[in-house]
Amino acid sequence: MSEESRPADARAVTIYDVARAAAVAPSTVSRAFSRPGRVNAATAERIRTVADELGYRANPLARALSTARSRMIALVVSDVANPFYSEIIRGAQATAAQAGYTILLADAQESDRLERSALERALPVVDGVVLGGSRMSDSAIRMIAKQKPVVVLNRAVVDVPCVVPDNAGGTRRAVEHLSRLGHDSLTYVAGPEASWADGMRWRSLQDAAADLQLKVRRIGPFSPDVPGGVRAAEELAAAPPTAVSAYNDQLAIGLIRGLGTRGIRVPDHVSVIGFDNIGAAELITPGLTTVAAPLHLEGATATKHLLAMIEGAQSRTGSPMVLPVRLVERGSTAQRRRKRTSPASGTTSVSPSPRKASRSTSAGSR
Amino acid sequence: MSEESRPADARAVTIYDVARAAAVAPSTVSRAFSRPGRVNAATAERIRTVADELGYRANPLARALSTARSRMIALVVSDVANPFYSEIIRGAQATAAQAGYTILLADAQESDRLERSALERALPVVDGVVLGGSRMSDSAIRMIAKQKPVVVLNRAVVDVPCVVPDNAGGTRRAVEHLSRLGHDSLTYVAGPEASWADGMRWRSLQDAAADLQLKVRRIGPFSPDVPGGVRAAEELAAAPPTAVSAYNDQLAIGLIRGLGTRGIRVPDHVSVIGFDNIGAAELITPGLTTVAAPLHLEGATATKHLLAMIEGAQSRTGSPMVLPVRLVERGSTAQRRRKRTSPASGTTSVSPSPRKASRSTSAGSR
DNA sequence: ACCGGCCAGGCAATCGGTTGCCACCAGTTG
DNA sequence: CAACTGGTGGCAACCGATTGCCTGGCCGGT
Repeated sequence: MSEESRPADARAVTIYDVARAAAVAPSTVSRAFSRPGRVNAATAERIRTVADELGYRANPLARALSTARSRMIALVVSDVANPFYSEIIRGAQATAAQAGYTILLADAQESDRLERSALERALPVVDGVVLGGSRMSDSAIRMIAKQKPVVVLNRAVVDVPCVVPDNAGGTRRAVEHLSRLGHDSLTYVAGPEASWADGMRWRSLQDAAADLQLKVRRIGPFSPDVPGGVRAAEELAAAPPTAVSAYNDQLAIGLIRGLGTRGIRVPDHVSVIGFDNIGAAELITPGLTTVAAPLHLEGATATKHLLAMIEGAQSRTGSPMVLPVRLVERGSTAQRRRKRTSPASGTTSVSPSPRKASRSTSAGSR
Repeated sequence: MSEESRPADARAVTIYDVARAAAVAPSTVSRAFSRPGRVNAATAERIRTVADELGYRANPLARALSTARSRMIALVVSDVANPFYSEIIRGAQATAAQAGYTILLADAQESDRLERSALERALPVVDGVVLGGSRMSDSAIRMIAKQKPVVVLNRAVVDVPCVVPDNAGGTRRAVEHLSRLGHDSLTYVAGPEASWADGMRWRSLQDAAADLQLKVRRIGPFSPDVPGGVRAAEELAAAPPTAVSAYNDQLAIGLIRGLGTRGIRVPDHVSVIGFDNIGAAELITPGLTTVAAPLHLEGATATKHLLAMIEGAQSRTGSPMVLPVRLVERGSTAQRRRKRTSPASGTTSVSPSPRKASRSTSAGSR
């Protein structure tokens, strides 16, 4: 083929090439692009024309080196494949792209160690960091926040700007919904023990339940994924409650499936409510009633604030930014069946006793 | 607070700082890290100690500037939130991280224009590109492949290294499966017209069907997502086939839901088979029988080859690398119901179920 | 005719590493 | 004893863009 088709050696066009072609100094070329008005309009136009012909693109790395601004931000998530992050990533990405920033995605693969190493690799390159679902300690996060602007998602860290969904409001709405449906008790299926969101939701749930005079119980912790929900179902199967509120949607989905394989049907026997409203929530059968967190907005908001900080705004490190949530009612919650109060009724459907010692486990699982 | 807690001004430690502290030249510091053996072992050790104390981290941007290697690769996907990409991203990310590369994720947001602009932004910064599900033309892709190493995923582009799942084999396995279940005809629900994979799958399906003497029909194109499947269900509802093979899982899932709302049950009335095996395939009810593409492996393989190319390997631009697939049997396919062959009975047998299908569901849902 | 000011452009230092080349110092070798 | 060699380390020129500072020319004001 032709000479120029070699991918290997073709060095990129630089301002020096443009400068030579346009018979000006490199600095003038630079200014023609980054300092509108600083160079004569006619000259600037000529430079721009020449640059176009040569196919000049500024090298962001070189620029970053001298300006100490790479126009890249890191987005750290605990697991890229987790659908919970899908909309967050999308929101962040869209906001960043619009501002001319590029996102560097770091996947922690659910490991503290990997999270740190990914972050370490990314940190020197980026202008700031959005930490989604970090496993690191508060103090480690604060340490990083000293070096570069940081916004934390779904978690509150003192002295660091945070963006969180309205956990309390959402949980309350979930409890109210259940209460309206006639339930007078519910079980909270907890997520990871260390999770800030889990703590928030559990406390809010207790408060809301107290106000509405519901009895609450709590099982867990479980890993916040579908298998975790299946395990929760095992624990619950022995003495299923009439209503359960799960830490998040994946847990809820696993729960529904796990209960289903034991002959306990949702919502007929037990109402299940999730949190987050991930995409799969409306795909499963029954559709999952859940508290919809504004995931896209979370990603966008975190990014917007990060960019503002990068541009020099104060960190407004007061209290976390709380984003509104709403309840999405689908098929996994229903009016409480009064007849379930009569004990032996569900022999065929409810009683499929698993091989496991059911009673003792459920009581003493802590 | 204390002096050093200011995030704004603290400049990073450089080799010059280390050099001064260790009383050597900057070049020696550089070599101590990047040229093992080039400097005296004792000196190197001293430098490393000093560097540790000072908290020195090499600045990747500066390194990239002089070596023309950023150790970053771009991964372009048409939509980050599409679950199809989840495992691909994960695979790519894991492979890249292991090799010390960082992934720059570019989201095309399902737009040709955005894809190009994202790519343009990323291209000068990265050492290579993995193009997942690109919307760009073959020639545009080849153009990019001239500038930087490129690996294309899920699509074959002449003169560019590609990684694809075994579309032909997978489709054949799907048809065989359907045939074994007694189906003697099937409908292909097509994806995007421009899609290379769609063309492949449709052609392979025709071949396989011919070999096994099944009649085939094709409807579409549909957008390859859940709503697309719902629309396909509308088209199909009038005269539902006994078996359908969908372009991908999302289409299949939408189809199942769409048929369901019309009282047509899967797999009782029609068997549905998907392609890809995304996470949701086993979450829905019934579980989706599908051809499992090795998504994680695809991402990993593409990345591995890209890295090899970056390290200087030949592009092996012969024919695409084909990755093996397997059939995952779940609940959405079943033995064909003979009674559906009786002609006029259609009216009752197709539309029999009211919205709730208590009895029969439990029978078939296993 | 002189001066101050502004405009447009060039020079050169700088960002933080990398690397080709040279210098110096031992320790060998002829 | 001179020449050679291998091992270390320093010097300085890059990589590509940005930017502070300077200069030369032109303008208007006095």
